[in-house]
Amino acid sequence: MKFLIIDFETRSRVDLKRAGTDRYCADPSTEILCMVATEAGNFSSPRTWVCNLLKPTDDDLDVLGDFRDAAQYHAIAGYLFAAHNARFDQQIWEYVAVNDWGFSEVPADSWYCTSAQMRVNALPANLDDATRALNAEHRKDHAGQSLIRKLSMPNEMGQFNEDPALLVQMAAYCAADVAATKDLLNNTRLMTPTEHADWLANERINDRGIRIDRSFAEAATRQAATETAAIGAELSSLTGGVVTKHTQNQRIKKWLLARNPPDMMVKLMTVFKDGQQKQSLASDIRTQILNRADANEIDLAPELYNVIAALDEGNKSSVAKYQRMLDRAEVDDRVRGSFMYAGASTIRYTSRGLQLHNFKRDCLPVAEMDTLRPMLINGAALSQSAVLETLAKALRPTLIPDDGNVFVVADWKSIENRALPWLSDSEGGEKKLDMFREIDADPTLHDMYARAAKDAGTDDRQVGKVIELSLGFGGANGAFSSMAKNYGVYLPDHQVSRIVKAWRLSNKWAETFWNELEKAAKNAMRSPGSVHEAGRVSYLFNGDSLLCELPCGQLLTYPKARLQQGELTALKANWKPSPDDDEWPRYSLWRGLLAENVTQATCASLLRQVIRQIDSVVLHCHDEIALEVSAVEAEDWCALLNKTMETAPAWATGLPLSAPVQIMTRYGK
DNA sequence: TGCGGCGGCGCC
DNA sequence: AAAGGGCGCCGCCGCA
Repeated sequence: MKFLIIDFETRSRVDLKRAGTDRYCADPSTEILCMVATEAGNFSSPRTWVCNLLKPTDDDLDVLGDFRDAAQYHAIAGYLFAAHNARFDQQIWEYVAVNDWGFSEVPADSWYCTSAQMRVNALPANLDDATRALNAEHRKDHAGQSLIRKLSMPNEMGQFNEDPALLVQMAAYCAADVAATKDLLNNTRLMTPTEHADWLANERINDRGIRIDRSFAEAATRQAATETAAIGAELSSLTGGVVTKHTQNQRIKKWLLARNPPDMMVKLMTVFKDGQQKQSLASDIRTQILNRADANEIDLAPELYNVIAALDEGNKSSVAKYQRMLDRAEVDDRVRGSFMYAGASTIRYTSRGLQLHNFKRDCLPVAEMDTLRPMLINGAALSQSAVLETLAKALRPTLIPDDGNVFVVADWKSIENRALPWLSDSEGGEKKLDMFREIDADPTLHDMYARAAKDAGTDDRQVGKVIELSLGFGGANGAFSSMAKNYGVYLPDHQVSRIVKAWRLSNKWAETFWNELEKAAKNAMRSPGSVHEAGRVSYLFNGDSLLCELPCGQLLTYPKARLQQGELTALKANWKPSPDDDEWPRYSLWRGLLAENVTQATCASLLRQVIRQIDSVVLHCHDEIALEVSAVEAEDWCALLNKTMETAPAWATGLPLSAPVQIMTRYGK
């Protein structure tokens, strides 16, 4: 393999963090300060180029000319262009380097991201953290941050600092980054061709972006500001000016607790975190307090009640997302670059910037949006009491297709509840799958949650849902109760115990599989280099990392794995070390976690498989895929999406899949 | 002034 | 022995 590693340092009038990579790179004010490139991989005598492009000397221009020729050769030869967060450098190349500096075009498929390489290795995504976690020879230079603050953004007067000495330092910093990137590229597993294809497919989704209803988002932002100010004013008057915003959590708790609240309320507020007793006013706690006060079970002074109610109203929103949309939307109203391939160590996608993976699910139907929209845009005062909640419910429908297009949306039904028994490759698991086969064949039958509820001796489908969502991965009473509160289910302890016992008894295959996974993983640690199977997955310890191979061939990595006193641990990429830690944080790989990891990872593989095949995806969320297609072709796309999602790939034969499709004119649930 | 911790929110 | 875990963003608050 041959790589050309590239790193640009740039400056711009656009705020990178606020506007995101795509808007930043496309902006005409964005310029290159310097560039460093180096050859890596199979070169007999690798070359390195360093040039300052803000005020280039003749030497800089010579280096630049030489680099352009080399880059053109690399592109034609089909070598890979690698960068850490390649989306950034790729776009600087396309938007700035090609136009300003005469660089040749590089085919999109030739780009390769070393940050994505870190992530498929379950290592920290960012350069600094990755080099620290690996104890790499070259570390990211911390002076860089201060240089960026000085050189890359204008001061309050709108002027850029062009101090030649600082620019020289910047080029050195850039070269250090490239050296660090090279270490990472060389010392961890490269992306496989499939992983690289998955990364490329993800970048195509990022290029497509998703359109927002800009006028609505603007109006919603204004209305939310008015409403939050009103709640703040109310809190201020209730608390005599101590609390001025609903977000001032500490002040609110302190104020409430200083006013002799009823014991019952304090008891409800008490939570344990990391072995410490604390008070919380999280939403489920507020709901319980307010409900009991309504039912006269707690004698709550009116001003306390009103403070909690105001807090509840204010917190019911994620309306900051409207501003986020506006910050990141480009001139065509599309937000780009929101998805990250393998953002999670299970090779699941994550979403960032405009976080599309946590839009409130409970949302307004299109008809209500059509009523609300003109009112909001015309500035009419909304008469409804829960304005912020209404705005939060309008978040999903603010994502819209282009004129003449529709969304075609499908989601896999109970995909994790199917993948787990399938992976166990067991008789009991097969029986569980038979239940899904029956349900898929005859939709008039009860769904699985209703069945699980019935098995637990109740008619409450919500209880069934909590059972199936909480108990599959080794969780017991705590897991059940924690999930239960998300669904408004509150059961006494003895009932929870009974439900957990009953579920484990009638799903013995599950506990057997958890134990098999743990045994296989630990045995793999005890005999490096040998493969140990559990159900349809297998583990191997390569002396550094514990690897898990999924049925599709995808590897999961548990870096720096250790087995000490019977406890299996590994490096945890997305935990940050404390300043006094001399080692990267680690976590324990218990049986439930191993089961969850292989299940989520297998489901993520199914998702990627579909995404590789269909090139009109604009949104996805673990078990859900949305295409944006021409309205006149919608039915054809529905059929295609349904067929693609319900056809198990060759490696997943025997896994029953069901994925109903719908057409949407705004995004919904 | 910037940064990180923390509590909180939302989803699968 | 028991253990929800997987994410990212917002805003406050205290510290340097």
